[in-house]
Amino acid sequence: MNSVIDIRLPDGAVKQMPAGSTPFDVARDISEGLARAVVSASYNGAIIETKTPLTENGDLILYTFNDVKGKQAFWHSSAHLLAQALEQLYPGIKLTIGPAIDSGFYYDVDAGDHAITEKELSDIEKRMLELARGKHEFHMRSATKAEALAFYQSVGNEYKTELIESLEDGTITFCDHDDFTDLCRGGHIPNTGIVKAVKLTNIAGAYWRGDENNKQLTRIYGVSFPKQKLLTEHLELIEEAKKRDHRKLGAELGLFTFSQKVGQGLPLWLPKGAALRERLEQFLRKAQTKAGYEQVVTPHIGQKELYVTSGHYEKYGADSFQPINTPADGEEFLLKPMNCPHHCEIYNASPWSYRDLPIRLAEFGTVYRYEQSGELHGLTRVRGFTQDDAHIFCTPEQLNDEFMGVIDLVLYVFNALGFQDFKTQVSVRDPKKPEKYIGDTALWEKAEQAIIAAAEQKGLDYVVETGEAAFYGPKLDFMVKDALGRSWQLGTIQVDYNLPERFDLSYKGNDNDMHRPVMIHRAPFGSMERFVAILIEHTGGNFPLWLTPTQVQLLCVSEKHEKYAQKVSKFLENNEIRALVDNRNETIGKKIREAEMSKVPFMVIIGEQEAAQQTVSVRQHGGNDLGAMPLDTFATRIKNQAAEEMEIFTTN
RNA sequence: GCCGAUGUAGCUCAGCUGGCUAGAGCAGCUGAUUUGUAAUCAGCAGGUCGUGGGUUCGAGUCCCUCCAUCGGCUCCA
Repeated sequence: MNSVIDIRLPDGAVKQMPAGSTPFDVARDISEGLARAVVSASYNGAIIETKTPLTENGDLILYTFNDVKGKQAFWHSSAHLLAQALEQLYPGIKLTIGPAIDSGFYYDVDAGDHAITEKELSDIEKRMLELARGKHEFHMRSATKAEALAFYQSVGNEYKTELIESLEDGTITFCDHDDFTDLCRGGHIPNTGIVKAVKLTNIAGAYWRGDENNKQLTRIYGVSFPKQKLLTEHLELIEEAKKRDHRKLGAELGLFTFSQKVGQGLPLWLPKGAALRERLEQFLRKAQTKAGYEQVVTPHIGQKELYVTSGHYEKYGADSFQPINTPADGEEFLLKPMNCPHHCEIYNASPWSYRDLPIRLAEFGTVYRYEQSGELHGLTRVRGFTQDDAHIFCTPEQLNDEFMGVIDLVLYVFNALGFQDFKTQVSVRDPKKPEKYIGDTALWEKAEQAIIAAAEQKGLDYVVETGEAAFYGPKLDFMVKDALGRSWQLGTIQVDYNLPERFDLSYKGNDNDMHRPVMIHRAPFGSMERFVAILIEHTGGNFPLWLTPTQVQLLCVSEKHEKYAQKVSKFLENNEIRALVDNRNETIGKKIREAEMSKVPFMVIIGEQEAAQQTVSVRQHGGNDLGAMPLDTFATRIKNQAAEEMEIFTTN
């Protein structure tokens, strides 16, 4: 073994250090400041502790709390502190797993008969901070499988023994700090003392191993920081994000509402929301017409038999809205949970030649799904919603081009509405659970390959998620986060070889034989409801000018100026600008305040001067005073701005 | 569906350990005012305290049921 090793840093610099030096030593060699800040490290790609001795040449990356990997180590270590505090405060509690997550950490515990409530969280926090102040170091220690099992059997923790059973002997490690020990893969901060601020955010039920047939454990979520100030900032950020919550803004801006009488998960669109939604539909309809889609319309119900054929009845029948009966004997209808079966029957209404394909049938189709009550969430998860649905029926040879065309359409929609920050996900079946899916394995393989190939070709930065496929086929999903960082599926594109089989779809090929078309299900928005929800959260209610309900609010200085205001209003209306007149007997200050709060992009002050000079004084949302200008100058300005925003998608 | 929490006027909230006719601001209505870039003034009206039961001399306050909402879990065609 060399006595001196070469340690290469990310910037390419190579440090020669005595063998056995630790990442911490390297950090100190660079600067004292870095040594204080370093919380984790990786060597040759593997996460190690900051005091793991380095014995051979390699690439070292040092992480501080500012790095994602640093935060992981920090929060993972904080989970150990949480577990330690819980063991002390609730003797006999059984620990299960406690990982770091994107925004903190959690620990799942079996608390026995005691239900831990939110009131107790502050006591747990206090204990964690007390323990942190002890500046206990984390020590990794290897154990044999037998030792590990024996340890957890002696304390009667069946969860940990179950975990250990699935591990290879020789790979099992524990981590000790203070009087606490836990089964652990590693990746800790140097000592508990750098955890200066802790907030346990909430408490929830979580099934052991994510399976609802298992026992429900208590999950405690938390977040921690090396400085109190960072925690304060973090909490302020969350408060800010809550102001963008679409449920709050939707009510404030008069877009939609819910009624207990109508039923949970059944949104009621108010005039402003309906108009906004209508504009989104027009926008997409236009793009789709250009892309060769044809609109169809189908009813909200269908015979039960239709869904027996499609396979949906068998899959979801028991957990859905139940069949609607009629006065006739044995007649049963279902509220449609999706539009594909109807579209298949439209396809089946005519014979097709390969020359006719692809056929692209689009519909803003309203569907109803009996989502679990605990799962409903504003407009993002509802029981009645409208999909911007379409089904493409094409030959197998056309599949790739069609799929790419749909990706283009989705990207274009996202781009037009400013969704730059999205993730793509290829959702494939879980081969271990064949009972969840219908159809031939070979066809599934084919469909999954087709999607991955298209994603590759389009250069999408996708992840593959196993077990996330629809029951009839794999999909490419476009995921976007809401204000609080929760991920939602918006756009989706699905390849389906199964429904064509079930509905016996066919076309005549150039060989004069009948062939099976391939089907693509796709929805760029996903649903109007969810899309509008996410759009609200992303814009904070400040919609693009072309989309916003009221573009201009005309504010009369006094009732004397109403006549001129009406004239202006008429002029704007003739220019297809959406304007409202506020002629109430209120002060101009109050009218401005209210227009500001309702997030109208342009306010126009109409008073003595404007009426005399036939001008308008324009104020933008946010307070920017554009001064007086002739009426047509203003109208042109609005039209240009709206057109500029539209430009993005007309020149696509 | 499961775990935890919440539910007082249209909205935001007050109402201590159970004790007279449940309060405030904003919104609404009426009147005064006719206003120049984020809240003019005054008056009025508005709640069987989510629902149904129970404990008590007495319940917004304590207990139970159900409903809805919030944060998670599971699910998501």
